[in-house]
Formats: sequence, structure tokens, C-alpha cells
Amino acid sequence: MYYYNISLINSPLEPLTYQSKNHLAIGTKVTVPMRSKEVEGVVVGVCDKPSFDCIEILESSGFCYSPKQLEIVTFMASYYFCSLGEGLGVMVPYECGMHSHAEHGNESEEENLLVDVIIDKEIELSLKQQEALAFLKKHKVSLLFGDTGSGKTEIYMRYFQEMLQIGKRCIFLMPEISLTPQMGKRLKVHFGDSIVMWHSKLTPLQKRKALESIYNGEAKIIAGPRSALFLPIEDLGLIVVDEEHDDSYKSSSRPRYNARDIAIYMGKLYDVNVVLGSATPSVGSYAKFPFFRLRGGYFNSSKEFVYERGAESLSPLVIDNLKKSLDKKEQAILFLPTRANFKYLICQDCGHTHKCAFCSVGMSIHQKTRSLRCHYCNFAQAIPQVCSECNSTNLVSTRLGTAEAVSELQEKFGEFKIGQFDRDVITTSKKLSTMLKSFNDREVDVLVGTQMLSKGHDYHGVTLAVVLGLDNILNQSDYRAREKALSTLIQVAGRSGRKESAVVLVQTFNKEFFSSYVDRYEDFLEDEKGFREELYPPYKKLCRILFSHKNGIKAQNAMNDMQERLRSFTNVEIVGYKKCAIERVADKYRFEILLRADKSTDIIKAVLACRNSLAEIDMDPIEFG
DNA sequence: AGCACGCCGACT
DNA sequence: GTCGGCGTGCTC
Repeated sequence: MYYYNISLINSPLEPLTYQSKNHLAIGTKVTVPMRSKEVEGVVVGVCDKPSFDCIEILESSGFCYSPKQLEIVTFMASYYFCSLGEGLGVMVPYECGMHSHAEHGNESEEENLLVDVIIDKEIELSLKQQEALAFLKKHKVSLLFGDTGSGKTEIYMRYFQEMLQIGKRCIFLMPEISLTPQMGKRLKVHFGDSIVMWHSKLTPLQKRKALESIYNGEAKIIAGPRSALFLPIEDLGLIVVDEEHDDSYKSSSRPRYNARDIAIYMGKLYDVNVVLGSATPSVGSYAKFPFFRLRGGYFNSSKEFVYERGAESLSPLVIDNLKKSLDKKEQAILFLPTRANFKYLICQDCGHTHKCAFCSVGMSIHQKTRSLRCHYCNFAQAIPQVCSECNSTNLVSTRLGTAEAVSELQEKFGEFKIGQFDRDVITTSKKLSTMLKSFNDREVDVLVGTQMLSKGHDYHGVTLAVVLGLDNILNQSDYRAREKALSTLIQVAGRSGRKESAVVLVQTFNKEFFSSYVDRYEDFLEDEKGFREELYPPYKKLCRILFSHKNGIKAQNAMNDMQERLRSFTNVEIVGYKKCAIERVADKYRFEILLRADKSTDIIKAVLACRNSLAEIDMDPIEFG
């Protein structure tokens, strides 16, 4: 009889011991009984006969995780504080017997011949682009710091093509696949069946087909959001992380990994190059990696930035600019920050804000459904007519929401079509492509939206971008607030003026800040480096520990207990321990500890020694709320 | 005494 | 994470 440590996939439990009559290789995916249910697990170790009676492994599947996949999972488990089972949950295994030769780098003549057939035409690069590509090839990890429209995508594509020609495969990460159908199409046109798009919204059939082509080797490029990192790919030659600054690379549930950072880890592990690309690179990547600067778009467009003192209103200046551009039969986009900090219902008489019954956040008004909705737990209720505190009927909402902006503009510009572009309206990728198509076909004149507007779509005829509410990002208590606000402005501005000259109208009380950096992002990055030194990433490591429980006292006690114990670790600084800014979410009270240290290993040691069962640990956090 | 709920520990 | 055992405390 053999005895194995089995990690249960997606389970927070540590590996459990099961027995088997047959020998099983480490990494084999199996089915085991667990409390009268059958669950999937992975053989992660061999062990001696334990003192307790063991249960038999039911069957071994035809799938297994490669040693390198197990190494990645082990790293994720230790660095991001999850179980092996939770780490394995994001990994897709190989078919048994597939990976062994692949990981030793054997090349197949047959495949090389196949590639020659697939590639039809070479992607032409400008001199500057060729220079950039040469730079990327020279460095293990490099940053392609290229303005919107400067031709980053062609460089990636050319690099992919060259990899394919030597029989190598590539991973192409992008933020939120559903938000970038244009990129997908563009790649599909060039690479046909040798590119496969992988994301969580694939139907079971699509998923099967995609996996099939990965297993049989037809898929040479795997493209998608962060989950595309973890497919059973052989002969890996290159990883590209597009829009590397994007927050969606950080997972907000366990395993709380950052796909950009895991890509870099995998680059080392597989000994392949990693390319990070962005028009607005993160301060961290800029500080850590060599970069190549690609300036300007080839649209030769000029942009005029106009600043108006204000927060978030459809001011006369905004209306006037929109009118001018509409009269000229041109298109405009209007940006408002994410819906998360949207408009709340406030009583003018007593100042009371209508809060969610389960979370300590204001409920947002959704005019379309005539309801109040909580963006943290989705609780919904009718819009009340009177204040629950003082019975006043004088209830107003101060902030401007996308839906409201749309209806207000539609009223003012009756003959033009105003489109709404946010997560409330664009719920499927079909709706996304429909909206983008009607905008590019000029059936829609003004597109009003949130962050979604800035996510790399091509808008051909936009000559006016109105950017409202930036100060709401800038004023967040987040060490990245400046970076987030400025990069948002640059990304939105980058959506306009692809062909002609364009106006970017910015409402802010911080003109000084935005105007001095908006066309010199590298200066911002340099200055920001100075600001972060001694305090923030990438110079210091941060770790946030969250305690949440229905019983607030329990959560608070758990925080206090851990905080006390952490004090003996002198190389880890307790930046603070307190109620979260949003103190209740989904009927649970929340407390947090923020840690800072020079080295992540110091944080890991301290947290491992001090954590309790309520502690949810977020390494390299990007959310502070 | 009987039942409901909530806490806590085990899960191989 | 999820289940079940058990203790507390409330009601009949």
C-alpha cells in the first residue's frame, strides 16, 4: 500500500493523507472521498503509513500537474498565504505523459514545419519599433513604455511570430478579456487558429475546444486575462503582459496573486523573456526593470488640454464644448470615475446618507431600475421618499452618475445619440461589441462611461474627451492615488484624437498636478519614486491583514491579538491597526492591520507565526478600503 | 425536559 | 470552506 499527501483542489485545508494500491506520480490529479462526498485532489507528496486509518484514493484521472506548475503553486501558497489546494484551483493540468519531454526543452521538427505553413505574412516594423524589439529581446524582463498608438501591439505580434518560427509558444496577458474584443480580433486575423483566447466566461464547449488545441499543440499563443497564465503550455518562449499597470491583474480573492508578478516569477522559472507593456507603466515596474520608450502615436494628432476648476458637473463649459463638437459632426467621450464611489442619497436637512443595511457604505442610486443598490453586497431596495432619520423629503444625490449624465445630455442634445458605457449597461461581451460598433459607425455621438472607456478600445472619430471627477481618485487614501488619477487621465486622453486634433477637457481642483505631468509621464514616475522611497512599494513591502466577522468584537479581538504578537518582530513595522474605512460589508464587521517591511520574507515569517484563523492576508495589496 | 441556535473544531 | 457535535439558554 502506498500513502500520499493529497491537496484538495480549491480547499483551504492543508494536504490530507490517503492510501492507494497503485503507485502514483507526484502531480497526479485524483478523486478522493471527503466527508461522504467525492472531491478532486492532487498528489503533492509521498508519506509513511500514518497512525490513523486511511481512506482509499478512488481513481486517478488522466491529468497531472507538472513539477513547474507545482513549484508555481507552492510559491503562490507561501507568498500569498493560500493553501496548495487554493493555488492548484487556478492551474490547469497537463494530460498525463504530455509534459515530461516538454519541460526538458526537446524540440520537434514536425512542429517547426507546421509553423511555416501557419505564418503567412511578416509583420512590418518601423525602425523605432525594430529598435524596441531588439531591446526587449536583450532583457529577461523589460518594460515597453509606449504611448497610446505608438505601435506596441505590432511589436508583440512580431515577437510572437519569431517565437513561433523557432517552435516556441507564448502567453499574452491582457486585462479583462471581455473588455478588449478588438485586440482579440486583431490577433485572430494574424494568427488564426494558432492563437487561443482563454477566459472564465468561455462556455463548456468553447473551453473544451480551447483546451483541445492547447493539448494537441495547435495553439501557439494563449491570450487572455490573468487565468491565461496557468494553462498546460509546452515549449514556452515568451510572456507578454499588456497594460501591465492595470489593477485587474491583482486577484481580490484567494489566491490573491498578482498575475504580472507571477508572470515575472514564471519568466525566471522557465527561463523565458517577459515583456511588460504600458503607456502609463506602474511606478513599481518603472523602478525595477529596464525600459524602452516609444513616443508619440503615428496618428500625428495634437492634443489640447483644457482645465476647468470643478469636481464633477456638466458645467456650461462642458456643455458648450460638447455642443461645438456635435455641431461639427464629431464624436466625444465623457469619463466619470468608477461606479464604486458613485452617487449616494443624502438628506439635505439632517445630512444623513442612506446606507446599506449590511455594509457601511452609502447605497448608489440606479435610476434605470428606480432603486438603491449596494455595490459591495448587491443588496437592493426602493428609493425612499423620506429620510429615515428625520422624515424630511428633501433628499438629493450630490455626485454625478453615468446614467444621470446620459439622460441629462440626451435632454440637452435631443437630436444626438448619447450612449452609456459602464458595467451596469455593458454586461456581456456581445453588448460591448455592439456598443463599440455603433459608436465607431457613428450611430452614437457621445459615449458616457467609467474606467471601461479607458481600456484600450479604438475610437476612430473622437475629438473631444471630457474627464470629470478625477479628484475623487486623487483624494483616495491610497499610496497609489496620484498614479491612478494621472494614468486614468492619460489613458482616457489616449482614446481621443487618433486621427485629428483633439481637446481634452479636465475638471479638477488640482490643475497644477495634472497639467505638469500629463504629457511627461516619465517625469511623474521619477518624482513619484522619490515620494515612495522609505515608505511604499516598490522600495518597501506592504501586507494588509483583514479580519471580518458578523460579531464585530470577535473581529476586533482577532486583530488585537495578532497585532500584539506581531510586536516582537522588530523588522516588521505595524503601520496601523484599526477599523476598515468601510467598516461593515455583507453583514460583517471589518478590521485591518497594515504591515510594512524591507523584505517580503520578514513579513511572511512574522505573519506565519502570528496569524489566527480570522486573518485574511493580502500580500502586496492594492485595495485599501 | 426539549428544542434552537451559534460556536468551534475536524476534515485523512 | 463546510459540516456536525455540543453547550448555552430560552420556552413549554
